[in-house]
Amino acid sequence: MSAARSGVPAVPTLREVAALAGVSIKTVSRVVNGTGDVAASTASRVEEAIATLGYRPNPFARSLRTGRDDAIGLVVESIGDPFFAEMTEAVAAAASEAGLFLIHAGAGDSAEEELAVVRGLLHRSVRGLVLVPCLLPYGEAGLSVGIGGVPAVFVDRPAAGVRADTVLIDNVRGGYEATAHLLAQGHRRIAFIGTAPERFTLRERLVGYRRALEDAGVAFDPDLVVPHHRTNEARLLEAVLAGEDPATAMLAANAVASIAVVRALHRIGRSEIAFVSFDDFPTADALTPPVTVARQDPGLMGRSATELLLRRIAGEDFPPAEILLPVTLVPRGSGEIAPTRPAGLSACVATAPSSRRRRRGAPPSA
Amino acid sequence: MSAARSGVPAVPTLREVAALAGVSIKTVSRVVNGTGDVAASTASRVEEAIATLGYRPNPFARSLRTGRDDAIGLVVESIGDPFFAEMTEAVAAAASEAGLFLIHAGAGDSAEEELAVVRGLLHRSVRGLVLVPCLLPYGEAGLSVGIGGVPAVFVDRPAAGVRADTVLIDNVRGGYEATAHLLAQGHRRIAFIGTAPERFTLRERLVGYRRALEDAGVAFDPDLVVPHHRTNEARLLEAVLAGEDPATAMLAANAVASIAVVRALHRIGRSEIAFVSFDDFPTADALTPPVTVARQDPGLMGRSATELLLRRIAGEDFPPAEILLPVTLVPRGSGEIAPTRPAGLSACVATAPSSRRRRRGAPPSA
DNA sequence: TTGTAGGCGTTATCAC
DNA sequence: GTGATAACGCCTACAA
Repeated sequence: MSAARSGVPAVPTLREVAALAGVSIKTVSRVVNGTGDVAASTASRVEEAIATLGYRPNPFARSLRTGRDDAIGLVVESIGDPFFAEMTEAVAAAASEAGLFLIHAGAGDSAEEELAVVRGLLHRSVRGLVLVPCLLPYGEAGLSVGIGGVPAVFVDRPAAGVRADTVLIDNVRGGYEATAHLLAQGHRRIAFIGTAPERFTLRERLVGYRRALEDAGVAFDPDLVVPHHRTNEARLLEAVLAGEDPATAMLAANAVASIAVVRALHRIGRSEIAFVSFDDFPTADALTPPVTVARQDPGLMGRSATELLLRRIAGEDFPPAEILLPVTLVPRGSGEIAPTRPAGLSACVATAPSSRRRRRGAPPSA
Repeated sequence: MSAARSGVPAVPTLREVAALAGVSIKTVSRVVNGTGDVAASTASRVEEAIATLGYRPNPFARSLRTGRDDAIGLVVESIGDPFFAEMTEAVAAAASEAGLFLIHAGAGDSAEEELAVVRGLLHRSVRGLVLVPCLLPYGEAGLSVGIGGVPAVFVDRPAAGVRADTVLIDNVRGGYEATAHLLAQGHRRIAFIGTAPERFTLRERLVGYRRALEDAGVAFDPDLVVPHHRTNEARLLEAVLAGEDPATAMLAANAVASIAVVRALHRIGRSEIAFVSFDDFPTADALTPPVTVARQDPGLMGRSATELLLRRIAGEDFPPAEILLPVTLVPRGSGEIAPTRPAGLSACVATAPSSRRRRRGAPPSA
């Protein structure tokens, strides 16, 4: 380790460039930053010196002086998740195109960790942040991000109490349409399979699900809402498929849950159960039957977020944007299976006191 | 934008801490860095001042002085690829645990871009690099990474001409075992479906495939090796399934190719074709039939690489490590399908002059 | 159009 | 054990 990098020529500084070009440090600085007026002849001489020496400005000296870093920060819950991976790729591409480094961090396992991570990024004077709020209540963290602070865009989930740009997908509408699609096939007993119910996206999708049921005059049955964790995978669907009024269709609230449902259905050999997945996944169209999905576009999400962020960084001023990305229903087969038994009893026991019983068709605005 | 961050208290500096504690800045520096001897009483007074002021060292000033950054760089081909996403997550976790930021960059679309990215990272004085070499011939880039330069670990593919730690998976053995597995079911016509053949991992897997064939006395038929690109997906398997001696089994050389094969087989309804996938993917066990895979562990790869890197960063000196991670064959059904027709003619036309015709069983050491 | 002086917040060198 | 003081490389005044 000791003599490492001994033969490597030391990186040149402004001073050396200036000496070689026969000008002052400041002139070189002007040329490098394109600021102020420099005579064309001087400039070209400086350019030449820069080229021969291979000069590159020292980022730390610059950051120390200017108080900012040519980087943006990205905080994501879990980058291993294919959804966030694709989003991250889009952010990385946009950042690199803008000449900014991307400093990337996981949100950790607690609000404290998440706060520490964001603080760390801010302390490094990143130009902006792309944040997927996870455990941290940003509104109460006193972080000075967003409008009036360090540019920040919240992605996938909103951050209550913070004025900042937000990029979400239309979870309510997606949940509504997926459910309406199954209702249209004649299903009345539709199970909602999801992971942790405390998560924003899931709650919203559940809202859409309930609205669709209500609009169709189908009673909401809490027994049909099944959380999914690693621990209950083995008998995930047991409850909803048992009893005298079993589910005839499934709506899985995200890719992880979908894959669990696919596995479960496959294991028990119930390919006649209708199924819609919220979120597409690689082999969805190669399964038997191919899986109908409500598709979001994580890449678009990342691009939209970074675009907003770059505009903020450039100094543009506009009211907090709230971009709502569409969810597209892609029928592939599994969602177009009709119920095996006639609609059943439950359709008659409609939701009790509800005057607004519009027909499905015009989904509510989320 | 103008009055942004006006109400925010300025970040405290060493000087202010020193003033509050009634000591010199150097003493505070000593306490912060745990360097040199400081009297316990002074130290505690300084600690207190640090706490009340919420002091944190300015990373740029520090980096300017020390010439290094508390960060590692990660260059990956495509972070959207689930394989690299999982790897990245492991690297990110390890980095964060070590108190290092992770600066993340895509390799871009050309050797020049890749070089620029790595240079950029080096210029930022990262402590180390995790690199998935892509288009850049590192050996000829004159980069001073690895032993004797900036600590670097190459992952997934080796970098010719560079002395550095490397973490690979045993592609040859994996290809061998996957092929041998199909041979053991009686298959003699096994197609090898892969993406770009210029890629290291693919070449190696192909080597394993050929060795397995050779050891089984089965002639290698170049017509059974099919590249896969986006453009030929529609009729990916046409050629190998046509003719009078069609393939009865498939080996897909990576997850992307596997998914294409799954789709293709599904589309043409040939579920009786045996199939092994190099690389696992989320729904592999939920397909019909469930897909037998040769599984690698991207998380382990990331962890191993970062562990090596951190040891280098800590100053440990040891000869370049070459870690070869295992590939595990996971039989699930698709790979255990026997050929529908008897082994066929081709088995007789064995590889011409090959004295070493060992039986399959003991795979070659990669 | 160009140059000089000073300081950004740290760490390193030396005295005390 | 502790403290002045000089860098690190750059940018922002201001002066010429």
